[in-house]
Amino acid sequence: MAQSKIRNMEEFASVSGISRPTVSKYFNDPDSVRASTREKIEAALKKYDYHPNVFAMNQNRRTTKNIGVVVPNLADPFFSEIGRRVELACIDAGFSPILLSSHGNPEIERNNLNSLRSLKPAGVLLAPFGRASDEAAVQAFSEDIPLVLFDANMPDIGQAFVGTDNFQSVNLIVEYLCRSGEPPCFFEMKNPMNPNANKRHQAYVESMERHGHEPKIYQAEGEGWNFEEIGSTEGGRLLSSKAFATNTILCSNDRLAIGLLASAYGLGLKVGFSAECDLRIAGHDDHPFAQFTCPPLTTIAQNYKAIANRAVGELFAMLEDNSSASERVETLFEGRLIMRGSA
Amino acid sequence: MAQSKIRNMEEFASVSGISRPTVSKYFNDPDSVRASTREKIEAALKKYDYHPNVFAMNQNRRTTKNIGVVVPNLADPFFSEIGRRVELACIDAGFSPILLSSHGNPEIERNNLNSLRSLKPAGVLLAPFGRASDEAAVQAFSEDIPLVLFDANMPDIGQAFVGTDNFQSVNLIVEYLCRSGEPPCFFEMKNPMNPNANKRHQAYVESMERHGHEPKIYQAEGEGWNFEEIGSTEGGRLLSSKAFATNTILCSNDRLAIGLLASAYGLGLKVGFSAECDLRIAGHDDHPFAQFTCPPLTTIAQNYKAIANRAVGELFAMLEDNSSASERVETLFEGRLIMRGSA
DNA sequence: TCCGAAAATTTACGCGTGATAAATTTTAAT
DNA sequence: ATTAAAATTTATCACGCGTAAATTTTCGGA
Repeated sequence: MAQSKIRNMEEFASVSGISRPTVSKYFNDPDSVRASTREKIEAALKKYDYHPNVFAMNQNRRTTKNIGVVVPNLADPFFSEIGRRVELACIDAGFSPILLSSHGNPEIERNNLNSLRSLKPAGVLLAPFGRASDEAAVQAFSEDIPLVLFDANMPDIGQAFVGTDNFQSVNLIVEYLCRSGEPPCFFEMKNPMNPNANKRHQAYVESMERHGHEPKIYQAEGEGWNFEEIGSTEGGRLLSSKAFATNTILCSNDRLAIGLLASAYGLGLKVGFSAECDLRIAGHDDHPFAQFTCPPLTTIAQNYKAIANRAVGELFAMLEDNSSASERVETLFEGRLIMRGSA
Repeated sequence: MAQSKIRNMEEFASVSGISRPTVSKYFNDPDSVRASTREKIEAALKKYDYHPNVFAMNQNRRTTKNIGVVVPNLADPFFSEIGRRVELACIDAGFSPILLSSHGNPEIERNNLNSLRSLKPAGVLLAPFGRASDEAAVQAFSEDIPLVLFDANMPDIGQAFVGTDNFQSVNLIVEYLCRSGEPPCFFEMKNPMNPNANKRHQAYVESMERHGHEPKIYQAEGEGWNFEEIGSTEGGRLLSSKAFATNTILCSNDRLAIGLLASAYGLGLKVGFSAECDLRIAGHDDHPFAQFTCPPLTTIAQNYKAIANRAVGELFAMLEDNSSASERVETLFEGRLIMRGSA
């Protein structure tokens, strides 16, 4: 171990017997220096623990290895899961991801983008609120920094979008529910923040009509992100007043379904697909805990891994091409039907 | 809106009619300049959207406004919840929190600390793995940067620790379970990463003996962070072989309990505290979803808010004193008994 | 009107690195 | 051994801001 601490690259260069610019080159790309030089530097690195000053590095760099990742709410396991996958994909590619949560607040989303701006990220992956997002701010941001949207789309904003094909996925589960029992009614938030909710609503209506059934929609009042709470309270009210027209309820997302399951349990209603059950409940997303509900939740699995990898892939492709002329690409992955006990 | 973009503080100072050093002062503390000057600057801020370059700012600053927050695994709602609270507490105090997840990997924890080092954070809040953490690395880090541990303690490391008093909390729920039915057996991971698990084990044994009952422990094999999965698989095995000696099972944490609830449901066992039920199941932590399980989970609520606020408070107190002579403080908050349907 | 303190400005320098051009050395191929 | 190519060194500027010291302006009160 070294006695005296290394203060800067100059000092480190001298103790390793190499000139500073060469050391600088090494840190930008270890393969850009001769093997013998690399060995000398790495030997010195072991002896003295020197780390280049990130601030000074990024000050002059044209492009950094930072990747910003912004999700609307990390407290939602859906976003923490997909955020995690995106982070890991970035690390694998040799970049430094910085994951920021907007805490359910569009204003914080704008602040997050501003914070990221000064980190000079090579690019940013954003799961926006959608309508609630500050469109002008996001648009302005994407003009300065490569931006890929995922999960929720914003028309014409960003250089790419990656998400799930809600029309395919909702149609899939509607068809399954119709074939296996009563056609489902639809339970959703009245004022959803997320644009996927609107697509799913529309997809449900279209799918029901295509199958020759009348769509029936039930909307939960309530603001914010406590979906389980809202699903439980509002769903419980509908259940106890026997307002649902059918015994099969398709929820706009798994968190609502989890709340609804809880209230059904509280009311003594038996949920499941077998004959003696009172109710079938299905969700959408394959929330990390959906398989541990009672009964386990029948749902649509979003392809987390594919979405995360493709989003990162689109961003990196853009960084390499840097042909700003390339067209905006929208990629939609299909959802998979996960048949469990609840429907 | 401005035509020409402002490139740096120099340009912004000239368009706002103020000298650069004064503008610099303003950004460090808006109240440190004359009101008329402040108004001029803020008027210019609205017209041109200028943000000081964070890297250049932090390069020369003695102390930044950055606070690093590191949790072992953001995919665990417990940590995402407490991480969220810590972030908000930092924001309220006018600091910029940066939340990093170690993704269940002690090596990533070490990398996270190294990354933070170069961000020159004013301080760092760390929820370590505990034994699995790289003790030497954490110790070395805390010698350079003010460090407060929370959730999991590491003896003599960091300038403070804030967490829950597992002995109080476990004793509380053991006593409740004993008074309201059969004394509980204890279900835990065989090789837990988290030191709290060991404390809870010990606390359970002591509490049972104090109440004159024989402690009975059941351990689940399995590695990693899929606690629900492990609780479901291993717990299901024990349930179906009728291995549990009592009808009351206290789980080391809520995630195990959620898994166990799922497997009990699958086996057709009725969980709850009423006479006709087969099983009582209780957890620990008041996991965000514990109130939506079926039946809702009886558990111990950790005081998330108090822990987060105190941890942040300890750090800030340290930053202001900077009397390095101050003693290491350990703060333990009491857990509250949350009686729900499961036990 | 003048005075003095507070606030603002000017001047000057430093932080630790990236980037580049020109000069020099080393390497690898002939 | 010769030579061209590659790598390294040397030297210098740039980045955007913090900070300190010296100087000037502002403003309220006597």
